Amino acid sequence: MRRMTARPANAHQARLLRLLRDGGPNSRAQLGDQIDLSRSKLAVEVDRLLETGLVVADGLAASRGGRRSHNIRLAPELRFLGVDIGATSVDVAVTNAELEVLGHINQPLDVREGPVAVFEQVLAMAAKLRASGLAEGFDGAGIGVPGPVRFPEGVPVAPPIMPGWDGFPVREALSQELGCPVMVDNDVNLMAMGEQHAGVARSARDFLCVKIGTGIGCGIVVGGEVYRGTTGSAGDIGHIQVEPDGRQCACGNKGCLEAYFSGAALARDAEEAAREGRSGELAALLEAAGKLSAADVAVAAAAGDATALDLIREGGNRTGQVIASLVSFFNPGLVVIGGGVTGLGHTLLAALRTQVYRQSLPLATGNLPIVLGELGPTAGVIGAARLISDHLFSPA
Amino acid sequence: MRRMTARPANAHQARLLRLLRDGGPNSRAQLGDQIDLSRSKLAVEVDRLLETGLVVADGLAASRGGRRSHNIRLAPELRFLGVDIGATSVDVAVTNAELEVLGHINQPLDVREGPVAVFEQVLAMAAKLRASGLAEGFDGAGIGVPGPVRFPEGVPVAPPIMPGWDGFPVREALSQELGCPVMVDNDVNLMAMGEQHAGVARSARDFLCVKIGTGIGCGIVVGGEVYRGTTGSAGDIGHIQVEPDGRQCACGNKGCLEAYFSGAALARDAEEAAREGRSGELAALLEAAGKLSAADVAVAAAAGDATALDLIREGGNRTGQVIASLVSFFNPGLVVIGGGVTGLGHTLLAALRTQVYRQSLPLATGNLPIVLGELGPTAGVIGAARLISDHLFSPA
DNA sequence: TGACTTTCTCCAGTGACAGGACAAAGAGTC
DNA sequence: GACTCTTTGTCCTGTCACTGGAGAAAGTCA
Repeated sequence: MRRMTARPANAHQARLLRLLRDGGPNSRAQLGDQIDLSRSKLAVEVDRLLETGLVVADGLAASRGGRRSHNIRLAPELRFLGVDIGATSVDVAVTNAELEVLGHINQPLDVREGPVAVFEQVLAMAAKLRASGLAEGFDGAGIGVPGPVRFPEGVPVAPPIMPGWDGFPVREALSQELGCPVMVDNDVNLMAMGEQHAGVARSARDFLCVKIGTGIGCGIVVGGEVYRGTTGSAGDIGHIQVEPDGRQCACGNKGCLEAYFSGAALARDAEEAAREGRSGELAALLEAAGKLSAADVAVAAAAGDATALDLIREGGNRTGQVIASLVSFFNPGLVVIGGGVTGLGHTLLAALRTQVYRQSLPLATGNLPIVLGELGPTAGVIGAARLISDHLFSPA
Repeated sequence: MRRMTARPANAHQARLLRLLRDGGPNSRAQLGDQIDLSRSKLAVEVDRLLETGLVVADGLAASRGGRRSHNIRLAPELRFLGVDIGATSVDVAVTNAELEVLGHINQPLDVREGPVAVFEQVLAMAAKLRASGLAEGFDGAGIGVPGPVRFPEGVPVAPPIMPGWDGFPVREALSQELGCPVMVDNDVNLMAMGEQHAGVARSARDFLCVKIGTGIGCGIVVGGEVYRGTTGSAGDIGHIQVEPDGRQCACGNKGCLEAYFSGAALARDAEEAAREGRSGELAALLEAAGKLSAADVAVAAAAGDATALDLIREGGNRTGQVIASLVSFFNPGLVVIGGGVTGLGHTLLAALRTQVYRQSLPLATGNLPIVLGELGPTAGVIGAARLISDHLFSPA
């Protein structure tokens, strides 16, 4: 099957492609309402896009009281691959050009095994999706990795939890393997893009997206665009110090937020509580599985276990304190909470809100929603697909 | 005298005006090298600007081996007024269109007297500058106020240290009084713009500008543009909590950074140390003046007073802790320290650097300069002039 | 059936712009 | 001083992007 070869020839065409991606099929007239172009010029550009095969005209829409319009839509055979590599699992999904998820696989994985082993697994998952008939090939792929990325080159730099990846040319390597354009970004940034595209942050221009998984990170969106910082490490809030001379953190410093709260820290604290006999629920779960995870704490909390609730509340308070600082500094219009730990739900959210609303200035918090992400594990893969589509739907 | 009436008619003209503002007089050929336009089109736009009077051609430049070029420059009679209202003093300056300071006055002032009294004083200072022959009138004015501003309207909102200003239509009122366009912004943002235009941040795209004066604030520059946040309170780091259940702050909360370090806090702590007999230097200064200021602490520290040095170091550590968090979060390319307290110089800077370099991730601090601003009190007024010139040098 | 609406296409006119030819004005060279 | 070369600025023409209007196509509604 022929893959997407053409790229938009100018800014108008790029704009049209994005309108069709975000708004679905549209008539020429409807497109004309959303773009600052005369109908004649618009018709010319649409025709050119039709020639390239990037968009197709399929059928007539119902009349709205006059001549029926032609439906213009992005080529239905276009396929993007979205990959979200976490510390302990990986999500791979196929989307169409409108970024609708057509198929989604999740598998456990240890990112510390290094890029070669991980990509072998990712490629096998992609092949599986292809074999299931969802795609005959990919027109582009977005990859999220759990660490800082030198964005233009698509190369991880000094990632604390995946040391073997430092400097590995992810973009180049995967582009070669997949035979299509690839873009690489931090997983947290992709989650932010996902929630912005199809989740709770749809109308937000300036917002923060706090992802609490194995570690803690924060996606920063300024004026609708992800902000990555000077060296690509913006949003790395897991190693902000919350306790001078506090607990030892894996990064080498002491008192980092992640040493107190994160999926890993919560599991560790829960196991300790279970072993010390402070929680029957947790002890039973530990007995059954041999180890505990953040999800187990959520189960115990849902069953009303006081120790589990305390652990969540305490972690939420610590994290809320940091978020309160960031809210004062950044004055966002929205804070989204996501990641694996969102299973902890409203106990966590309540603790976060209490801290933020109490500590930040009223002007910054007065109209500030703090909400859970609504896409769950698909946020990352949708964000990944959006990343590559933003790239492909730009003037060549 | 006729004031600037024309505005650039299109983006090209705006671009040219900014090139002339930032790069000084230039020939058509030199302008052509900096702008993506053909010589013919460029000549047309320059001619139109000459017609409006916004730029003038005065004399021929020396030959560089061929035909001598005409010097094109911004109209030399253009004048901007830059006003930087602080908590305890105000700076007023006149600049030309290239934002060179032609005259600068500083006077003590109590911002709590309210907008009417303050503007009476500011207008008198502006009149004084005009009377001295530096300007016959103003083509625009930029105003900085020590609190959050709803930027598009130019109205302070809920400013903690200047309660009487809440909702006062600063932009409209001053525009009427001065008879020229006015833009209003937070004083910290103006300092950042000043240092970016003519100071240490000239080549920086993403940087932070921490101003430690009566309070503490932080200017945020993203991609060369000041980021103001959703409600205009971005950068308000003075009320980040650094000590749970700590010292009472004027804002009502406890443990805010400003309760531990700022011009006001430092003066208070110094007086306490003097009264308790912990410092001979400070006691002598208190005896002489009846009260102490941050400048007195700087004097004592310069004389080697251990208590003064301790106060500075302790405050620097607290502030450095907060800056370290912001560096992790924002990953800036540069941190500028400014404001009245910069008189404390390298003792302060050393404490800040220690905290930041110790607490933030190497990737974020590896190549991060932390430096004092180089414009001192003129940063604010230059930033103010730049604010209004950015506005006026935009397509109408 | 006629009036009206909506959508799409076609065409001519306008204006922005590039690029080349050319003029002006200097420096350097023999 | 004549000549060449360089730099700067001006003029002109052709091309292309774009707008706006006329009109055709295809529908609804009374």
